[in-house]
Amino acid sequence: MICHIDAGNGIPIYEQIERQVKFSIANGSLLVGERLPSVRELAVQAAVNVNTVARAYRELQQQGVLDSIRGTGMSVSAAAPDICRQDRLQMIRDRLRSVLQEALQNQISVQEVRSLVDSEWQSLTQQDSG
Amino acid sequence: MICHIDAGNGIPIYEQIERQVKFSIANGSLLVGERLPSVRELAVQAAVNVNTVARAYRELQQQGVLDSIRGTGMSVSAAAPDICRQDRLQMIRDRLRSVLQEALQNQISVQEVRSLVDSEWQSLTQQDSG
Amino acid sequence: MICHIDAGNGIPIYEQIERQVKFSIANGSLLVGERLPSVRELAVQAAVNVNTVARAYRELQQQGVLDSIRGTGMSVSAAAPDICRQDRLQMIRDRLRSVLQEALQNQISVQEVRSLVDSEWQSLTQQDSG
Amino acid sequence: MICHIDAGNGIPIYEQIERQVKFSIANGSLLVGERLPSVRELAVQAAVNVNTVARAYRELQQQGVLDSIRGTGMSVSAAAPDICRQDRLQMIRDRLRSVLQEALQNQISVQEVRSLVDSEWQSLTQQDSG
DNA sequence: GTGGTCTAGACCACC
DNA sequence: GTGGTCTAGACCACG
Repeated sequence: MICHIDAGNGIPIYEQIERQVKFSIANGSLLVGERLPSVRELAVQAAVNVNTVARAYRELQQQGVLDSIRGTGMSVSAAAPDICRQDRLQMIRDRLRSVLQEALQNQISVQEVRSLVDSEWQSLTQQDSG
Repeated sequence: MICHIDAGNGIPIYEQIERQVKFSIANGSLLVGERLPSVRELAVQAAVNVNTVARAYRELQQQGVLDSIRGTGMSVSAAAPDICRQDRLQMIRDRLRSVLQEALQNQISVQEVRSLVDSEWQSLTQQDSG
Repeated sequence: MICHIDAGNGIPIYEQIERQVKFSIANGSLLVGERLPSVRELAVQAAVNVNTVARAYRELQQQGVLDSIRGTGMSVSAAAPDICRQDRLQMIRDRLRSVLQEALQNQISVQEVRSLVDSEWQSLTQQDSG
Repeated sequence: MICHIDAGNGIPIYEQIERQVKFSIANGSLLVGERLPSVRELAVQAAVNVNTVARAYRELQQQGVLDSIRGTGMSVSAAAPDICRQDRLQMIRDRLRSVLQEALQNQISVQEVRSLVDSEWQSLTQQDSG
């Protein structure tokens, strides 16, 4: 579990951590039962505040993604892979819906949106960064 | 210029005002040179504080969308339509790009994205709501 | 006396009127004893508010540049030419001093200022506008 | 970063703060990445309201001079030195141009302007005050 | 602790 | 009447 944080991109750091944990679970980098780095470890590795990591872990636990092992740390729950896979689709669907809503309000046609999607997708896959 | 404010949707009030002004300019409801409601008027109409409206107007002025005529009020600048039309496209393009980036990270194919776009677009246009 | 007003350049309209009256007196377009247009006339001609012209006239009278003729209007005072000629120099001297002060604070050398003066002067005299 | 505010000199307080921050960046007193005093600190030090400092910081951020790091504070952006140095030159150039324009309108020769510059510069450097 | 938003109410210059 | 500035004090999200 390596975490890449970009402070100053508008997305709260605790949320960036949450996403990356979920992403790792969804794609199988983190397996059910596997232990996560301690809040202190991850805080040092990602150069963020301990409280921030703790908040991310806490919210993941509330969502049923992580189990807290008494006095030992957090581990990936049995339900996590399902949750995370559903989650990533839902998140994308929601954000997409909100963008489309705005496009609709601005009288942009579905054709224009489609071509925007294609052109942006190309520019993203060509540089292949992130 | 009627302004509908939804306090509590997370978007700052002054930004909601900015968007609605820009939107009205982009679609021709507000013409170049036309006067906007005074800060006091709009504050009453939208049930928000005068300073909040003033901030929205000030930022629009800084962006070159509004001219402030001393003692007279605010009016739509000559460059406003261009700025606003570019603005709305750019905003949508940026948000779309960010969604696509996330889709890419989650190994979702462009076909899946396309079908998501189409299905969400349909559901939005059918209910036709705001 | 034709007055050209540029609302929206930051300089108060009443002050623009004052300057143009003084300028006309200093260069002899307005002679001692000559009557000025009525506030209403000038307001119409310059497309500004009557109160604004009235304020300009009032301040010019307070400065001794204009005499108010009972119920008839304003006329150029005997002392006006002297006042206006001194005034224009003083005004320029003051503004120049303030610019130089800022240049000094920003550690700009007198040589740089001199070359700025020359280059700006050239660009102003070439187009010869204003 | 010590801020000296002169309330009542006509220049808005938030603008005085902006200028002093930019000035400090331009002359190297504030380095790229360096943290600025918190809005509350600076408000106390300069004896002004927190909101006033916040406005200055916000506008500097909008200009790309400051980065706002969530929950951490404001810091000097990478582009700041360039922006600030260009800024100070442009501001002086603009004001100088406006003075020269007025001089031109008043039929003052470039020689007179030059000698004014020199004499005023001398009087400013001799007293060497702020 | 940090900045960000909002309200309420005051005072100002300008038209 | 108009916008512009400032203060005071509250609440919020983030670290």
